[in-house]
Amino acid sequence: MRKPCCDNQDTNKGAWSKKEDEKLIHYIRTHGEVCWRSLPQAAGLLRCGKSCRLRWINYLRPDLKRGNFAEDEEDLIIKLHALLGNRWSLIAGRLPGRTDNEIKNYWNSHLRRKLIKMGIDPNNHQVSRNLPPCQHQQASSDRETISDSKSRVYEPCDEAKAPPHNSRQLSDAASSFNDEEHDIPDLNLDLSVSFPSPSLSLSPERDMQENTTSPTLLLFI
DNA sequence: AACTTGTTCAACCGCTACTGT
DNA sequence: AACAGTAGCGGTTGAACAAGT
Repeated sequence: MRKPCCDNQDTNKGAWSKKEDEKLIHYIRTHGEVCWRSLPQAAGLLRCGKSCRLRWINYLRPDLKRGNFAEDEEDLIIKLHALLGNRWSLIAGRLPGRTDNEIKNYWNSHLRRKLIKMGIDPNNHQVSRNLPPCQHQQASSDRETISDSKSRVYEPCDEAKAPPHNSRQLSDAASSFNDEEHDIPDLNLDLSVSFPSPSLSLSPERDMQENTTSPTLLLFI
């Protein structure tokens, strides 16, 4: 059994103080994002490396947008979630300035509920069968608002069809593409499949290593 | 004003993947 | 090939705040 990364009793936990933030920012500005494990000591922080990394990535990074999500960002998250499931880091990769944590939180607190309200099951992005017919109609018309006016082509990627190499990595949402009847194409995603491109692959190394028959997903957004 | 309930989001935890030896 | 250390990911928690009663 491996020891936890920060079993030190002197290690701070909980909310970061302004002073800690400043130390972390200053250190990373001068040294870059180097070895998180040794960073806290080098920067004079009583934190574990993991905590420093999270704080930097989710909060302190200068390229973070923060603030409310734009409608097109919401749209994109919903579409990407329909395709990828809870693979937040991949989704975040398509939204500049947004972090996986932020997107995950936003999904759980806003978008999930929004879809439910629209009569769409947020787990598989299908119109809920429990809804009365009138609400089905409402749901499908509401769904129009999810897709924008651009014409888009959607093809579920092989990665989503294939069984996940790791149960954690592909949620039931993405794997629901196996279902015979699914409504995802109605989302009208502008997604197409192509062979790997270093700049656009969602997870180039992993995809190439683990599923050589699977084309890497390309998103034209 | 005081209390309860609901919501948000930063941070933590446990796990897997990756990389070096 | 096997192991150990590190990085990164996604689920969960809990404090802070807002809204409702």
